[in-house]
Amino acid sequence: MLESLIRQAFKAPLEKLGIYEEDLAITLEKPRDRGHGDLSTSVALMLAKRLGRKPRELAGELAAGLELDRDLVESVEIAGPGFINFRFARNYQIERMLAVWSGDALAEIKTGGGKRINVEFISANPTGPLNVVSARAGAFGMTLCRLLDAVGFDAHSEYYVNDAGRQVNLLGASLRAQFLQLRGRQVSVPENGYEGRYVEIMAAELLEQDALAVQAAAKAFDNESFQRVSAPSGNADDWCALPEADSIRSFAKYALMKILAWQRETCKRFGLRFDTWYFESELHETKRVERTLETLRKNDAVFEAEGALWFRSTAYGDEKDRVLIRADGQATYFLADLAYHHHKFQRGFECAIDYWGPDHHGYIQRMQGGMRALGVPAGWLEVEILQHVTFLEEGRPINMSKRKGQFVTMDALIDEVGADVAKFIFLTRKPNSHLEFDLDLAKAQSNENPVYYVQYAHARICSVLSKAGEAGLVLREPTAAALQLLDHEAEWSLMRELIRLPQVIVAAAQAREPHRLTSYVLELAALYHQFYQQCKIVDPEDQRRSESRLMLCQATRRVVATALALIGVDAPERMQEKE
RNA sequence: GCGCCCGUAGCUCAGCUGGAUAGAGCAGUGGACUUCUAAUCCACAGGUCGCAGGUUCGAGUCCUGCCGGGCGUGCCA
Repeated sequence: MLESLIRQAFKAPLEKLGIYEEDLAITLEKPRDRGHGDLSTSVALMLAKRLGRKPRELAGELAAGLELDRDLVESVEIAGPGFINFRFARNYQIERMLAVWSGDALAEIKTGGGKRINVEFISANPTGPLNVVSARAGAFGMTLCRLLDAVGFDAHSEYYVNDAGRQVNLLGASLRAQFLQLRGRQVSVPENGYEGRYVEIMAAELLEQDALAVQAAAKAFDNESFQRVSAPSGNADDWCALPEADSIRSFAKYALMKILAWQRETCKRFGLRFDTWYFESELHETKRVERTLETLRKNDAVFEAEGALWFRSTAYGDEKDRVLIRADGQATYFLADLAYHHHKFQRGFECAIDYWGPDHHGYIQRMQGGMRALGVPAGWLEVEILQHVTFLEEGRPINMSKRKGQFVTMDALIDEVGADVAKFIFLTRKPNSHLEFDLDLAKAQSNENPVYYVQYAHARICSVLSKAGEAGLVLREPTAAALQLLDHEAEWSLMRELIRLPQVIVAAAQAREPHRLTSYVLELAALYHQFYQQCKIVDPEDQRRSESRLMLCQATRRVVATALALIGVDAPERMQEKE
């Protein structure tokens, strides 16, 4: 890379001044203002004080001592208080663009060495359909996985299913009550039970199903190898005849199966694919919970008090100690979560990234404390908090509560605005800031919708390319000789943006900020639209110029498509008719 | 009370890890289709980056303290 060449070039002049140090950071950045070149460094400013010299003077001396290939760097200038600005030679930019085109530039950034990284997201309780909050997590998690893969890691997407807790039982009891009501019995839904429409739907469905139908449903479900999930034998009326606890368990088992099937189907519709669905019940059955507890004990991180067993999380910066085993002998969710992440670590991941909802941020301290107590290196577990999404309809926020069944489901969101629009809008904001999602705006297929802006750029290119064919022009693979003919500012602005793709991917992956991709592709689309406006691409009168411009179009198309693929959004060849 | 997140144009938000004159979109005003898709483009207007200190050659960005908003703070899940 040119950056490292420039850094190396500083060695000679710095040594001459007797201030060369091995670990001296020579920061190079892309100036905001084009007038300041393509790369800029402030080393002179930083060193000036230490040396007691005037920054500009020092910058001049450093710049004079730089030996750089004119074919790569066109000019070196001193500017402002003492910046040294570099302007790339056109040949260098062309070379980079060809590398992007050929894929070499994307191969260069695969530096992860195939190390496995676990990315856990959504992990919603299996007690109802997925809601829109999960959609935001899905967009981030899946895109981060693709970004990590793009930089050479082996990302592993994972969904944790809390199937062992009290909530699933409560769901079973709620379903049972609804079913019995339909059978004309006077049974009330338990306190804090689930009352959403989806429970009614399940109950109504059970009314019609005999034992064979139940098994058939289970079989269909098992097709996709969820070995831990199966249907209870018999049908709903048989389950009602069982003692209450067993009866509830049967309904719960059935409900779990149904809901997971919905959740999985919804994820699929949203383009989410999970390598692993990890079931909490497995942790208990394989005694991992006990073993994790043993490790904590061995590491002297637990103590007994008030009849319960506690984790000494205050020793790890938490504000108070936390219960692991309640006085009634039950393990807390915290302990199960520790066991789960302990196992994640043991499974050999380089690091683990979790996306959590905003209501869990108070949980980070104790979780990371727990991991350290288990001997996991600090920083191994990274937690990204996704802030709330407020959905607006007719300018008013929609309130959401899962228990009452009043919430916008992820399916409804996909139905109304489409998966692509939803994903893109989620990824226009950074994860830890609140997001206001205007449903009417997203639905309106208008120019206010950023997704169409980008997709339109792609469709426009496709259209131009096909028009070129009709005009008798030939689409050729980009070559340096042809690209050298480009001389319009709009063409070079576009090219400069095109060659940024690899570094944007690297930065987005490293910072765990997938939203940088949407910013990038929006900017790229804007530059293409400007180029289109200012430059006549298909011009039979000037074939050579047309061919060069068509190469730029092809490269832009490829980069837009690559960026959209990372975001998980379709790159259409033509836009659908506007209504 | 304590902890976390947020506060940037009328509205919704970027701001590339501390750089030079703070940027988009929408809304507003005015322009550009006999032309490769006008779902586009151009121009104008819009700012005390919540407030006050501090660190630094340099702060929207880092630190401290206030103010305002959101969330959390269970032997709940």
